[in-house]
Amino acid sequence: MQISPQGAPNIRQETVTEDVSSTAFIRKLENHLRFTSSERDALQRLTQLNVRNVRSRVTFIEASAPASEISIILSGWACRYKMMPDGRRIIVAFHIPGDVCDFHALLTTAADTATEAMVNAKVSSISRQALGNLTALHPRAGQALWWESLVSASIQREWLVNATRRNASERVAHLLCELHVRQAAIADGAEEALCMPLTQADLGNACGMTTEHTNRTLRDLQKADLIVLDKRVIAIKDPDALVELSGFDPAYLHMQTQKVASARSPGAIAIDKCLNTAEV
Amino acid sequence: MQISPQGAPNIRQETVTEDVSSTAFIRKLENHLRFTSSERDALQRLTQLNVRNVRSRVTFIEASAPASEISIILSGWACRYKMMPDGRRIIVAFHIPGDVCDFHALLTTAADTATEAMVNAKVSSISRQALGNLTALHPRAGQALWWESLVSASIQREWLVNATRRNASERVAHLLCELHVRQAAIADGAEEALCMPLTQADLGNACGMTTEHTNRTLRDLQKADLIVLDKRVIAIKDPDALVELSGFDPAYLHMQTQKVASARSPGAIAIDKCLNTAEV
DNA sequence: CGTACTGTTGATCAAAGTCAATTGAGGTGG
DNA sequence: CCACCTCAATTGACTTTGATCAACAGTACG
Repeated sequence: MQISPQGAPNIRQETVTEDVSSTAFIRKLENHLRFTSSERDALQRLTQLNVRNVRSRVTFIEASAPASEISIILSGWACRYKMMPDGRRIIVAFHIPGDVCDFHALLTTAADTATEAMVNAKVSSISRQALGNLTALHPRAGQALWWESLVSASIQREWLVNATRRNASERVAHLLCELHVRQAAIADGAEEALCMPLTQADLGNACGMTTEHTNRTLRDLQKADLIVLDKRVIAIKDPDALVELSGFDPAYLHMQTQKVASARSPGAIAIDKCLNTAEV
Repeated sequence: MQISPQGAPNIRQETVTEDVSSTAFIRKLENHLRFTSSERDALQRLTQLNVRNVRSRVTFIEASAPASEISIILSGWACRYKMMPDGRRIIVAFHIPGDVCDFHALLTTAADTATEAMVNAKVSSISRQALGNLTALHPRAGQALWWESLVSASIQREWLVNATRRNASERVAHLLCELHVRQAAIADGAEEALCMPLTQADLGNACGMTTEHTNRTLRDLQKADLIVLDKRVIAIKDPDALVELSGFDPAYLHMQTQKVASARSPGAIAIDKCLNTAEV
């Protein structure tokens, strides 16, 4: 599972110096407050200090690793997972560009989750030290980070509801709605941002379902004309119907209302492996 | 569900001035760092500024309420829940003395969960304003609070795993283990602290199970000699076997190791309604 | 052109939900 | 002190959702 992809077994990640964008990250934080330009600059600089490329399906944050830094997804997708004693893997979160994927690293105790890139990704790391300097100088930035961690927790709660109280179709539909909205909130018009690199296995795992049943459920949703399956792409055909079916209410995402609204705009979204062949 | 108990339909809560203890709260925060006595004093004072009694089964934090303060349980138990559109209630967290039960109040957006007292409880409220003053004066106290919110999130993740990947017996056993350890960590020898006021319905709800199946599962655990059911009391008979059965690993609670160890000590714990008749 | 995922399909089965009563304890009021 | 009420716990019969097991097909990539 955490096997390096073919071709570069030894080079699991490499530091990059080229230009990368941390706008998604700052945009997400600005859900909670508006930064001054100096605050924004400080965040921008901090997120570009230490950026690395991570190859698809590589676990770049180990559960047992002594954590001394937090990581932010700059591009690509990642999933956070827990391992069961019997080796089963449970996805507890998806992380898209702009997401901080290991707030728990701020705790002094050992991490209980690992994080894997789902496609080739760019990840920025900020040391606890650097973070301390930032919050000392820009307390509001620290506060925004805390808030962001609270939003993560809120999403986690909704996932519990999703997996325990909704049936298979509702679960999948709800997760698609969530990803749709989160995705739209960080998109800046670029179609790349609207690409969701999810396998059916990942999708099902996150919903607490087997791959087989996920597949059948997706077929049902297609039969009902809510989505379209084509090769390895899942396209949302009827967003409103998905919202209706799953009882999706974006309040738990704690976004500014206009960002939520923008996700309601028509237009299909593809969930596929398009990013797998992206540059790295 | 959120009906006031018989006898005092109009007096849902009252402010108390008598002496209350915030040691559990401070003890929990000291899982992460050791406070100076001035920090401890500040926290102590802050948690005693605004204390109220909440009657059993009263929702004291509404989901829609404009949140301007966070609440800390001083005594008694509470549960955080979400409502489904169809009126079903889903418990997403249990809160015991020392727990902050609504970190999300720090967000400027609307809350997505409500909190109900499961027995008569004492709750301290700290305004966002007062909290700001505290963290400005004592940054380490603010940091400890952030950490505490990260621990909450970690517990939330484990609940997702619990509800989706373990069978009924394992789920119940795992939750009993968690509550056992959390309870032991704040207990200071008083037997009152070792009393868990949980109905079978609550227990099942938190595990994503029906009341009926929870009841049958508890019978099974009793048949296997892991617990003892007596009237409305669930007593843990074999803690080690419960840990073994459920695959419980306390790492996700992010506690100091000696606190976890103390919970391994023998001695049955009662889960009953003993606190329902407590003073209020 | 083989190797390895990812996706697809079918048959079977079991865990847990649903529906429907009933019991028992504790508190209330007369 | 007793009839009564309510809530929590129990129990049984039946149903259903989704897991399990077992192949197999399509794609991608070296």
